Amino acid sequence: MGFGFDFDYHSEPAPAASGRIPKTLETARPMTSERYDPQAVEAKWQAEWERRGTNTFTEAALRDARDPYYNLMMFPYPSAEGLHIGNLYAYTGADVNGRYWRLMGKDVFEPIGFDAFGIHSENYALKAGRNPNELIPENIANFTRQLKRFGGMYDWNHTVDSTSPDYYKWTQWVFLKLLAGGLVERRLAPVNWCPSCKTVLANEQVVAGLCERCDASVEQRELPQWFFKITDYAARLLDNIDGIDWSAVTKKAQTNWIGRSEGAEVDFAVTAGEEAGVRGANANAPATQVRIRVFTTRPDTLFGATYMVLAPEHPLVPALTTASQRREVEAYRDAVARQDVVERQKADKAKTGVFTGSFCINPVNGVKIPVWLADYVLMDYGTGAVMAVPGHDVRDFEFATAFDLPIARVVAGPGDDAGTPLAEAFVGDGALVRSGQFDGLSVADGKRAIVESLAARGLAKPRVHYRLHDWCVSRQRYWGPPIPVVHCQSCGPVPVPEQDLPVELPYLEDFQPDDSGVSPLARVADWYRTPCPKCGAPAHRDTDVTDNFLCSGWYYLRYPSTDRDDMALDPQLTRKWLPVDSYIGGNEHAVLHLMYARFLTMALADLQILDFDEPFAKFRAHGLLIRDGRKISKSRGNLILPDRIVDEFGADTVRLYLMFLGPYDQVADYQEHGIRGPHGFLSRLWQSVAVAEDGEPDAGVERALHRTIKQVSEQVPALQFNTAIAAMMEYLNVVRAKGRTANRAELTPLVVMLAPFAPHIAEELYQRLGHAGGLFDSARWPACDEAKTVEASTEIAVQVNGKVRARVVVPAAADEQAVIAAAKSNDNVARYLNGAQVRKTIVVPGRLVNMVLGKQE
RNA sequence: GCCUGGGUGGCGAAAUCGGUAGACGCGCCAGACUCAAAAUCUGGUAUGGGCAACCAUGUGAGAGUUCGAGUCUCUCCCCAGGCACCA
Repeated sequence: MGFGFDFDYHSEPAPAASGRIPKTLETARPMTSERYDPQAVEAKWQAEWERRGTNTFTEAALRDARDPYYNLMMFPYPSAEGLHIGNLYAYTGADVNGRYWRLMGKDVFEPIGFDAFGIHSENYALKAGRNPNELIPENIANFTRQLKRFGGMYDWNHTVDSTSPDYYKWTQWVFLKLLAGGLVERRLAPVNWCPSCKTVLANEQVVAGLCERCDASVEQRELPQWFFKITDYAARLLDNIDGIDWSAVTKKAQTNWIGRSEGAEVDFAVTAGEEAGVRGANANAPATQVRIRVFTTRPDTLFGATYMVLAPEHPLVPALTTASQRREVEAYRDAVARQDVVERQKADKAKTGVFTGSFCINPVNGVKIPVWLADYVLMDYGTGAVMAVPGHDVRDFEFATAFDLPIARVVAGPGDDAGTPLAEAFVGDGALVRSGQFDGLSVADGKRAIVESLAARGLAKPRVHYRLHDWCVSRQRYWGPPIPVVHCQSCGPVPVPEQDLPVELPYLEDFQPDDSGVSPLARVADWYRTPCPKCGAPAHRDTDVTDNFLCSGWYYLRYPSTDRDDMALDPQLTRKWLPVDSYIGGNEHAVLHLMYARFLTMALADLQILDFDEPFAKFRAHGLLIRDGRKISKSRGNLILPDRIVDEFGADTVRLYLMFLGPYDQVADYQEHGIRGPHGFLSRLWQSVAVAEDGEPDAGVERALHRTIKQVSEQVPALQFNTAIAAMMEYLNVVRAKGRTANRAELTPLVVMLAPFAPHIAEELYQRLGHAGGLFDSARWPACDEAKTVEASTEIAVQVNGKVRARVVVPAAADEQAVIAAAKSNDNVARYLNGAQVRKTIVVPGRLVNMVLGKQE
């Protein structure tokens, strides 16, 4: 899947970097013999951290941690191009958070890994003419080098590679646990088939009828597939959202995706043997035992149901179709079946449909209504049948207009009555009309009353439906974990016993998918054929691999347990470290990855494997990084190569710059010339430290320091990095004001607060300021002394009639009268007050005085 | 169409509860240093007027509430992202 990933592969080689690269920056003419050399500082401290084990846990340390903080970021898809600047943006923010909590005294576990299976990798390998078995390890090596160079606080002792048998063994184990728990089923189902990728796609991977990978039109095919029954968890996935600390946007996206609709199912009895599509014929035909069940969110409009519509695939259609309508109905069903998903899902296309020849009885009023088919009714939602209320539903109105079906008003909006004509569907609130005993009720009351009355006759019941669909995990491809199931003629599908895991992915020279509908794995005879684990008879393996979202759906559970090769999840470590304290990633994964991860955690909790059911206590989405107002991508030629900018400026400057761009949770515009700001800041800080003296902090500087500590301490854990950095810059400006020489006590807290953003230079400066032991090993986040933030005097604005006319400085402790007196004594203010009467005076302490004058003519 | 965000100088952006709009940084202008340039340092920089003190205007548009609105209310426009025939 490729977390935080943004390349597209359908593009030409990267153009040469654009012309606006700043010339190599010389550092300041040294005021001391040594100037800031980022490359030397960074190499030194990366080696030092590794030597000391500063960022890594031993297994024992993981077990013994006193104050665990699990700081997670979405693991990357290791592309051949290397780390994307968007990855760095995401990871730096997450790393700043981790380093901050470490300085706050937490035991911070910050692992990283690689999400390297999947169609994405496979397609790239196919295009590049490489075998993923060789390509991926190269990519991972390159990513590892880049990530280390960027100075993230990663625990390289606890990393995962989803393509390693050590990992996917346990991915298969998760599959088997869910299978044993009854949460997986194999069924023949219409699936989205991408004719270009030659594979089945999950509903989520079909974007507006197109394959999300290659934009080909998706077709329908019937194949036996493995499904995870995520819909069983729809209600819980929805209800739990209230209790988790996630970005509001992400919660909303999940809520919409689950798509809860409250309504009722209502049964309509079919009338006996109609012949010929003469509408309204044989009005006295008796009801039969056959009933059509519909789902509606508007039972209040039942009296306005003037016809019924079934999905073309509805199983009752053959039985309902009368002889004279048969040809027309079959032609319509064929046409719909041939239609690709793009066509079918176009919301704005004209309504089509056909009459079955049958009628059914509206249970509220006994009126006989015709039964139609139309492709705007979907078989996989609700009951696949709807009662059509053209007066109060936009789609039904369109359909009724197109086919000249009756339209009735049963809700009167404000100013309407039962007779007000309908020029379009009225979907607003109002009072029920032409609804018999229910006339006059509001929409909400009408819903309740009508369902109750029908329920009493056994014809309706309240019901909730969800838009969420089951998760199809089968992929007819090569590059993924094989599904650990053996198919036996007599025993059927048999799970591979746990002790036989992993089912290794065989090395395939030619892994090109074909259009046989089965995976290339079927071509490996000695892998394909295997005895049935149950009866020993000759059998064969399932040739599909699992969806990459399964690999990424549980990796965060594995990190603490990577030292265990005998079990997926060490119970003690899992209890200690999970759920994740902080998860930071792109909101493009708001729906798929995060939903699947939540589902898997819930399922494993129900299977007694986990004792919590939400994996991420806190999730924050970072914004998208763009450049010059456009998305960064290879095809647009506005790629930023991390290696180049790190060579040029050093990791610290780039980190600081990325975090300074703008609010971390919003779209950020990368404009490379701006990098001079953070670079200059670090250089000036370096100089200040180089010449710093001992001594007591100046009172004014100390006040500025404590105000800065206060602000930065609030903003860093809130991920408000840009303003936190601005505050530190402002403080350094105070320290350096007018050629002033700083003293060490003024600089040490600044260096510590800067450390999460620019860890290497911070370590170096901390040492140069005379502190032993290493910043991240021994320093603590500075504490703010509120008393020291108080100013002796403040500048307040003086307004006359709400317009600022002067600014006056008053003692901070001045009372209202003193402030007003000071305000009035200002010459400019006096000009406005001259002769006029002050009608009202408003004093906002520490801010302003507003004097409102009497009316002037 | 619906749901989220967002719209503030030349640019990236700041602005607790409604209380000095534009912090911080880039860029630009001027000066210092330099033979010169780069780098660095100092000062200036919303727009219009004025030598200046100041004055007027100004947070997508329009109205409203208020002593006071970037912030609250209403109507509307635009941009980005997500969902989209879900009954």
